[in-house]
Amino acid sequence: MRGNKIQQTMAAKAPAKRPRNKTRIQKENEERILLAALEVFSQTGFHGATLDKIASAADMSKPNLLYYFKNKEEIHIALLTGLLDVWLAPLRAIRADGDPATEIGSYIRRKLESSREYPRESRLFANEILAGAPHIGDFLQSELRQLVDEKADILQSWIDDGRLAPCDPRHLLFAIWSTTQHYADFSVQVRHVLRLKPGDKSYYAEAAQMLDTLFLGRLVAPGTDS
Amino acid sequence: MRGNKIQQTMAAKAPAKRPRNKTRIQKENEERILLAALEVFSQTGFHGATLDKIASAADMSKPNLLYYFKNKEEIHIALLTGLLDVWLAPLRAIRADGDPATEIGSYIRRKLESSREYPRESRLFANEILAGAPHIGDFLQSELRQLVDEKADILQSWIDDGRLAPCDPRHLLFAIWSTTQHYADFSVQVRHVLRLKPGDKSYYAEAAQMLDTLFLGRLVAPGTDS
DNA sequence: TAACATTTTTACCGTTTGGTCAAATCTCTT
DNA sequence: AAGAGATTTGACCAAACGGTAAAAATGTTA
Repeated sequence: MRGNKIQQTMAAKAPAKRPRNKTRIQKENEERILLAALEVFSQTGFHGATLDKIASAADMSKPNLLYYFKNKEEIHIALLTGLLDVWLAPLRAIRADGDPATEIGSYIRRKLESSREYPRESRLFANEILAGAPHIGDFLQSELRQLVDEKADILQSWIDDGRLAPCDPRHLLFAIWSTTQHYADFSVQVRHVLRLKPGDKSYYAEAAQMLDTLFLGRLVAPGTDS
Repeated sequence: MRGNKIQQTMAAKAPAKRPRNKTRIQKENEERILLAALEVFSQTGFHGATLDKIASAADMSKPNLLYYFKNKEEIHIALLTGLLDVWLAPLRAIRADGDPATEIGSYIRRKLESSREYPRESRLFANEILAGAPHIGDFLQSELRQLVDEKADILQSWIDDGRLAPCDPRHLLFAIWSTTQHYADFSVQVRHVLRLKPGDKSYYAEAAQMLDTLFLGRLVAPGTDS
């Protein structure tokens, strides 16, 4: 059923939608809009964002904005889908033939770097998941799940070889995701607890050290348990 | 300047606002409203929630709802402030005279339990922080910060005694918060990756094990580094 | 530069939303 | 049972919001 009508129409009266190359202005403006939308969506979430806010952040009239994206949802989806590859990139880089400590350490560093450099993207993603992933549910159960399956196999092989403590590999990934993303998503809380001014990102160095100790070292001194 | 007019009025014509004991109906309805609001706010965030949705979830007309809370913001604040003690409770329970492994382990279990039993509250909190904590900024830099200071001192004393690896105690707390809350806040993602149906919370057992290994054991086998 | 396509603006529209008001109804006390 | 106070309702409103239509302005190209 899905899409039948459109296919019919396109088959019947050919030209319909020749996807024309993008104009210079078109490319520039779409970029401006997405940048503005990232700012607004990441600050207030999907429902808190208004077309007026996005338009004014893009220094553009609302109808002009809607000339490039047909509605608010489309902007949000365009942003998210553009984001997903960035989100997955650090995970993709994990190599089966590497040393577990090195690979995990690098992964953590990449994710932490991503939090520091792209906090708005991280918050956009967090907002979407918190809302129940209405726009990227498909991604979660296809691309993400498949990649996680793949990498979980690698982690499992390390466990089987005794190079990694027995644990559920997927939950290990959850732990890495949550700890690293926390610094972008909950930065307000982090800064308040650490008495830092807005914009101060100095805590990332300490965070990196903490996560190294946690994931690669040993936190609680041995021999203290009964 | 702030509040002068109100003070004047109250001083001049005494009675104004005698805070009367709450009626049975009043207590019941406020409870119903807060419960409904928790449901709605935690699903859609502050901006996504509408008074109509909350009212209908509370099985009540909108004007009637506004008879008990003067506006949407007040409901949100009431919910959040009611939440903060619950949020802090697990942290409060950390004892200086306990064993580090035991205390940290118990704290993790309490936080995880809290995630499982009160996911809506956790998401409400996460939404608020993500949005920049517009309503609980004060809490973060007073109550929370003070309690964290207190408990960080305990952790630091354990580090000084060599019972805990050298690390920033506050960042250790961040790691515990993020990993445990992740299971409530990002449950959609967790379920998709693990191929679980909505509502299936079976993963909490594995989560507990993972976090024990991570925080109390050692993840990467020793001797594998150069 | 004329013709055409693209881009931008102005004016507008229907709906949703947060919130008000006054009248009606209910509950409790005496 | 009556009166006072508490609660509930229906009717309503202004502002904000997502989005549209069509004309005006601008850019592109032959």
